[in-house]
Amino acid sequence: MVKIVDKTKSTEENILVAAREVFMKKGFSAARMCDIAHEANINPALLHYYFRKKDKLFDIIFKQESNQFHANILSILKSDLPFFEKVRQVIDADIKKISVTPYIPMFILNEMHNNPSRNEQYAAAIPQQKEVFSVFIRLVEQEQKAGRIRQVCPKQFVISLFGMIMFPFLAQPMIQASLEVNQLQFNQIMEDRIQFIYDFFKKSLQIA
Amino acid sequence: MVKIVDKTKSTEENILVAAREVFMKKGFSAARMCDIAHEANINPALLHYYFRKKDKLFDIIFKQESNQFHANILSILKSDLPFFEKVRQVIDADIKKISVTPYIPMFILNEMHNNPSRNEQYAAAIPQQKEVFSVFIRLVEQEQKAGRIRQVCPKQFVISLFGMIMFPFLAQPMIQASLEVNQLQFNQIMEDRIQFIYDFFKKSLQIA
DNA sequence: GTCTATATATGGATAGAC
DNA sequence: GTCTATCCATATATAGAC
Repeated sequence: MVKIVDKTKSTEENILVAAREVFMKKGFSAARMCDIAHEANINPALLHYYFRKKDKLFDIIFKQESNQFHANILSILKSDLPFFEKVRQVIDADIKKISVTPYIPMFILNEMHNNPSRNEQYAAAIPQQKEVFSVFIRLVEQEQKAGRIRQVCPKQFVISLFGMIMFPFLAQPMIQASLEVNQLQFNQIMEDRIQFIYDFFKKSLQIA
Repeated sequence: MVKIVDKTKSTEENILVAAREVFMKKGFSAARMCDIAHEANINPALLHYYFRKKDKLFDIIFKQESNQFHANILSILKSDLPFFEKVRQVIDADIKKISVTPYIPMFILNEMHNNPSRNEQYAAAIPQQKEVFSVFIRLVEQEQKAGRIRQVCPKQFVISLFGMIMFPFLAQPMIQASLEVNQLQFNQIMEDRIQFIYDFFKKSLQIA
């Protein structure tokens, strides 16, 4: 692991950066406080001085990540762009954003799976997700009423769009192994994928 | 957790069933040997009598699951059905299979992410995956040459198909929360989804 | 605020009786 | 093969000096 310590920043900030790194790569259970301390280049005891427990530190990271995960999606959806332009921008923004920190989708979904006991924290992440889904579904319904796109189940549409965007990142190790592509080639695939998804949806939704 | 002990079966078999359950729900690191013992309704020490270490037990489960994960996909792809009938059957078989044990996709992908150190085990799962991908890609190319489907990147096609199938299971907790649907309704969505995905691909791939 | 030393808790593994 | 008791390693957490 590459140390990403910034001497100009506070210890607290360095810890948070390191914790994000370690938690995202390993998940809560496999992440070690020592790893975080090492990554942040500080004494392990300091973790407890700044953040009382591992759980507390994790909660902060999880909340941060899940909160901003679809932050700008909503602003795109609520703009007054035409429907397919919104779709295009959502695809573009999401893929470009996740490409920078490809662990986020797996991190969030995995933790939601594995630890029902920490579900209160996850609850905080839900309202935004819920809004993204409902706004998107309403948009689809509008387009269908206006006769501009084919009649498909709006729920399936939204699930599919986010699936098309997020799945490759979730399955990245398997995809790289199966297609025998390195990191660079994978990045290229994801860049190409922006256009691919857009075309795919446009073609599939057009009126017969 | 519901105990799934079968008195007629051997202790060893009961352990394997319990281990599968626990590992799939929690992943390697969060899974506890005690949980497995409890689930199998046996003494924790017996786990070590039958399987020396946690790692060994995990490897067996992982291999089993990943091996049979796409077992029948290949037989469908290699049959002499028309292309879109193959696609339909793959979607149908995959979704029905995963619905029975919805944790498998997350289990496999998550472990491939989180533990590069256990990568030798994963290597065993790759050849089949690789074959599924390459066979599928070849099929797409054939169809394109024959002018029966639109020119799209075959790699993107295969990634998309498996993404459409698997993503909902990976994101199930988030989807259920966002759409406010219970387990039953989620199952219904997945059943409807078989037809949805088929239509979606057929529509999207047809020649303009 | 940061360190060393150490306590405490957890969970994986073993020894040995039955 | 199965149990009880226990060991040991690991990791989190705290106490207290500086």
